[in-house]
Formats: sequence, C-alpha cells, structure tokens
Amino acid sequence: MTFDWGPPVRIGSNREHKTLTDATVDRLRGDIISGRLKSGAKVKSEDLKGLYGVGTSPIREALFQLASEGLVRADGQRGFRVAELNENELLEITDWRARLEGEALRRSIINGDVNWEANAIAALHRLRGVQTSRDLTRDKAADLWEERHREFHFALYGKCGSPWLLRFCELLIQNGERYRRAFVEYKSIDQSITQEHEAILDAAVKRDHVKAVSILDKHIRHAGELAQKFLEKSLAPKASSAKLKPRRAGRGRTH
Amino acid sequence: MTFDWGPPVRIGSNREHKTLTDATVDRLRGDIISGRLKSGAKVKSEDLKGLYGVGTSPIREALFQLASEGLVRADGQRGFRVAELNENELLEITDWRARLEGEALRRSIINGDVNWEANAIAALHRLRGVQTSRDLTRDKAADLWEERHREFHFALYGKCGSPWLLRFCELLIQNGERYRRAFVEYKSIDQSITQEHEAILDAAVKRDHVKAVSILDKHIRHAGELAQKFLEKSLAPKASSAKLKPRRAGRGRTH
DNA sequence: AGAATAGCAGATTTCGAAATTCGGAGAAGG
DNA sequence: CCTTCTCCGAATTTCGAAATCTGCTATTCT
Repeated sequence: MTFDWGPPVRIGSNREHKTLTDATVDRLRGDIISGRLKSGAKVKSEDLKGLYGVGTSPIREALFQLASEGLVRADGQRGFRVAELNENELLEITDWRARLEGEALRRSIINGDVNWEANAIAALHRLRGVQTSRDLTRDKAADLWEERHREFHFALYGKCGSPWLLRFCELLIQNGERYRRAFVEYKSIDQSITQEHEAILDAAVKRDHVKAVSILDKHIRHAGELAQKFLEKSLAPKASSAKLKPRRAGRGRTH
Repeated sequence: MTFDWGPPVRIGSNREHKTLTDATVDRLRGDIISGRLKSGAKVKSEDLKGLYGVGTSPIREALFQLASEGLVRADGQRGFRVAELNENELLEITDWRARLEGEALRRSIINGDVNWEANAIAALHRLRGVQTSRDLTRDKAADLWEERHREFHFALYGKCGSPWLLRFCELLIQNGERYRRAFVEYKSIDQSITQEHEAILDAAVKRDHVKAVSILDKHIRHAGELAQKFLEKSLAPKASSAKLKPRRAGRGRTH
C-alpha cells in the first residue's frame, strides 16, 4: 500500500512491462546505449513505428523520457536525435561516476547486511558466467555482459540508502556505457577488469570500505581511460574517416 | 551550429516555447512544485486536458518527462500521480544539495570570470527586487520569488563547467523546493536567508571559495531544517487533521 | 452468510489521421 | 550572378476516438 519514496530506480530491461510505452523505453534505450542507434542520428518516429511495431504515442512518450535521461535530444519542432558523444562529456561522466559510485559503495558497505553480501556475490557469479562467452562483439552477448555488469555494480550499491544517489549513478552509468560500446572494441573482457571486480567484492565482503572504494575508483577511471583512448583514435587520426558518425543511420536517402 | 554537450540544463519557465508539450511540461512542473497540485494527488489527463486546454498527447508526454525528473510517478496502467513527499527524502535532498551545490559553487568561483560575477550580482539584485513584496503567500508572488531565487543560485553555479553537475543540482533543487512550498508558511522572507545570500555573493566575488561554500552549506541545511520542522508539525501532531493534503488543490470541483 | 465470479462504469493507453511546421527548390527581382 | 520570396513535399506535432484495462458492485453458488 505504501509507496517507495525517492525517484524510481530502474535499470535496463525490467521483467514485466505493463505498458507498451515502458517496453518501448527499454528497447529504445537499449538500442541507443548499445550503439545500434548511432550518436547524433536522427530518430524518425515513422521509422521506429515500423521497426518496433507500435503507434506514434508510445514512441513519442518513450522519446521524452529518454530525453530526460540524456540519451536523446529534443530539437525544437524538428524531432529528436540521439545525443552526441564527445570527449569532454566522457571525462565528466567518468569523474562523477568515480565520486558518486564510490560514495554509494562506501555507504552500502557500512549499511549492508548478509543478504546484501549474498546478492553481490551472486551477481558477480552471474557476471563470471557470461565472461566465458567467446564472442562478445555480437550484440546479444555484449548486451548480456553489460547487463550483468550493471547488475553487479548495482548489487554493490543497493544498500547505500539513498534513492537519489542511486538514480544519479544509474544515469551516469547509462550514459557512460555508450562510450564504451561506441568506441571500445573488446573481443574478450580485459583480464584486469575481471580482477578488479573480484577485488572490489572481496574488500566489500570484508567490510574494508576504504580499500573497496579505492579499487572501485581505479576500476571506473580505468574504464574511462580505455574508452577515451579509443575515442581519440576514432576522432583524431585519419581525417579520411573524419565523417565517422556515418550517415548510414537514417535510411532515408541512400546517396 | 554546434550542439551544447551534456544534458540539457533548463530551469522552470523558458522564454520561448516551440512546442505545446514544452509549455505543458513547464506549466505542470510549476503546478506541482508550487503545491497547486498536492503530493500524492491523482493526475487525470482528462482533467488537465480541460484545465490546460490541450489534447491528450502533450499532457501525456509532459507527464513522462516529469516522471523522469521525480515529480510524478507512473503507476502501471493506473495512470499518474504527483510524487509523495516524505521526511526521509527531504533529508536526503538537503544533504545532496549541500554537497553538490557546494562543489558547483567552488568550481564556479575558481573558473568564473568577470561576466560570471556580473550575472550573479545582477541575479541577486533582481531577487532583492521581489523581496520587498508584501504578500509572498500569493501564488504569483511566491512563484516569482522562487524563480528569482533559483536564478540566483544558478547564476552562482553557472561556471562550474559540468553540465551533469548542473543537471543534478537542478533536479535536487526542483524536488527540494516542493517541500518548502508545501510546508513552510512564509509570510515574508526570513531575514537570515537574505543575509546568507548577500554573504555568499560577497565571498564569491572575493573568490573566497572556502568561505562561500561554507555559507552555502549552512544556507541549504538551514532551509532544509526549516522545511523539516514544518513537515513534522504537519504530519505528527493532531491526528485530527490526519488527512492533511487538504482537498483545496484542484480548483475544478469546488463541490 | 461468506466467497467467488461476472458485469459495468470510469480511466487509461493506443492508434491513425488531420493540422502545423520546417527546409529546400525554384522563380522573381536587384 | 547573387539575394529574396514563394511554394511544395516531408516530417512532426496534435487531436479525438477506439480499444484495453482496472476496480467496484451486484449476483450467484456453496
């Protein structure tokens, strides 16, 4: 009967979709974060209507929601486009992720009970499970790894006791993930990333929040630098491919 | 020609409304923050359609946007309601406001140029201008004071250099303002509040960020405690008025 | 009488089409 | 030849009605 307070904290795909709009939000969000919809691409509701098989309203409603989350920009009465990626924002997101997620982890370690530990352990185990997948470049596999990865992090932060903090982390993680998936070509997961996860969980379960937060900080900045390296490489070097963000997004006028 | 990066940072009422939906968002947000739509109240699109004189779509799109901002909750297929206020959230918002706005102010003082100073001074001057209004309980006057107040704070934070930080501050301020306006019965502005504004601006212009941030911190926690005091008084004491959230909200059916 | 089910009225969600708006192509004028 | 204005097609926004869903009420069965 009593409502949860604080902003709704919901990650990625929820099991039950009561509403067509909800389903569309998740699907669209997934397509943007994963990079299937490219940075800066125009989003034509007409196209999505066909693609997702829903009417105008759910798509439009989803678009407005994602605009508030920073994944999409509403452009006057000129429709919507996928938010542009840029290096400054990556830096900013990485920095705030490190700060806020660090705080969330610290508080969770202080507040967390055995159940919290169990959830985190379970989440890391599930993450290990998809780790072994050979081919993470395939959409399906990458989606799955990222989902488990998010779940692990949020299992860690779950007991921070602050819905707003969780919401902020969620927004940052979501937007940050776009950079990894847009630029980092990971065939298989870097071993050091995996080790960091283990180390964070270990310190967390031992209630050593100083150590845990310190590793998490390194983990996040590490990921940020990796993405940044690729991003620079993509933007700077060969002016030939300068027009990355290839037009191939909108399928309107080929040629 | 080039897009601003980072999430869109827009406060309250924007000058130009290109789209009916945009106008509806601002209007609805105003009605929620000001308390004209009460905490927990059901939001019937049918009612708003009549009240605002627009069709289903703009209202629905606005509702989804506000849901992402935390002012409204979307409830399965059971429609929307104004987000509930509660004491825990007030505490949380106050704490995060102090932290994040403090950081925003610190960075702005470090980055800010003469123009930034000028804007802040001008904003405070405009705030002083409405300060003299006799009757701040009237919607119009309170709306104006709050708008100027927000503008002053944001003028201060404007040079923090971090769109995400600004966005977070914006969300917190918005949601925090609801508590003041729901519970604090301010006939005239407390003198100490006014003095704090002056002191913050003074320290900011003198580039003393330690002092400025310290006063800001006090300012925010001060406002939080004030709201909390009233909130407790409203919730706890007389079970008689247990059904606070008096009906007088919607001016639709004066029965 | 109590519990469970069917039916109904009120709301909400979803659709498809009408009305606006944008941006460019082409004509007219300098 | 360049600029400005007008008109047209494409896309977006907005509306209003049809389809669904929810929660309550009345009815029926045990």
